[in-house]
Amino acid sequence: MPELIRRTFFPVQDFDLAATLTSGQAFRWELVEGGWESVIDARWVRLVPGPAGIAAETLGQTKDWDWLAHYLQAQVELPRVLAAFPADEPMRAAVAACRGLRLLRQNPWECLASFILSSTKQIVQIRHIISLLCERYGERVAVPPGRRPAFSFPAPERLAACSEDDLRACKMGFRAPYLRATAQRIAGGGMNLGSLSDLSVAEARHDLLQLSGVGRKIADCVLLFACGFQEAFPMDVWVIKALRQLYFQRRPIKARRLHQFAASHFGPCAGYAQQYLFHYMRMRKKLESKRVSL
DNA sequence: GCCCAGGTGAAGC
DNA sequence: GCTTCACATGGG
Repeated sequence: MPELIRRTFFPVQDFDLAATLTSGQAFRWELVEGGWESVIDARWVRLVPGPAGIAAETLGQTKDWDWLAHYLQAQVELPRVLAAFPADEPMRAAVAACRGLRLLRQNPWECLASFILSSTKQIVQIRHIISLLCERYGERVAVPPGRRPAFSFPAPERLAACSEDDLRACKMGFRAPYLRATAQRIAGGGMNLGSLSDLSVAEARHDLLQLSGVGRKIADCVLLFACGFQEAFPMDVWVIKALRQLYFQRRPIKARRLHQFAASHFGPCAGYAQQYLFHYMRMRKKLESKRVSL
């Protein structure tokens, strides 16, 4: 028997779904006929942006929508976040370019595994790898009639049971042993990802750094995108470029100094500021290449 | 062909 | 301590 479609509406202001879902924090959203579709935990979801908020659809028996409100962080008042940013010209420009960009609160395991697969990969490639991984090792989830099949993100236990070659077949290359080792550690109970948010940010980061394939940058992604630590500041090649160009007159600065600068300059919502800088730099690059080709 | 991509771990000074 | 390098794979 086909399951019923259930609908709700989130009356959120200042929420740019397209910017949020394509800004390199989540990798499984697809634009389908004007709506954004993905799988959150074991549920198929469709989100449609409108002038007054976000319309949402899912399938089956869901008693409430707390899980989706939590994922979207619908209660966050964006103006309060933006007001916490430093009042400098680079941040003003980034906010102007990315209005409505938000941070999600994702499942820690999916976030951790996804970012282990992200190193020296373009976002389009990360999406491809994760898509293969879910098709092959995720669980099938119910979708409305006529939709393409959808899959959950594979559990740590499932990936722990894969061989390195199984994982390499998903095009992840040298990242396969890292993902496998971390899946085995999590599946074996060696770390409880769900309780990281109960720790201090320093303790949680220390724990994440014990995992194979996880360094400072990927740890900070998990802290920010899945554990709710808004002071975490993932420093990748784009953000390093942004800080050098916008704050250090393009001079070469060591990573250590950039971390010190970020920690002291961007305030309690530093992670949010980081996401604005990241998305701003990528949008600028996209505009430039478009201009050149015209 | 060449350089680069939301880096990390290990080896070399 | 720090710097350098290998590591797969695909886009531009």
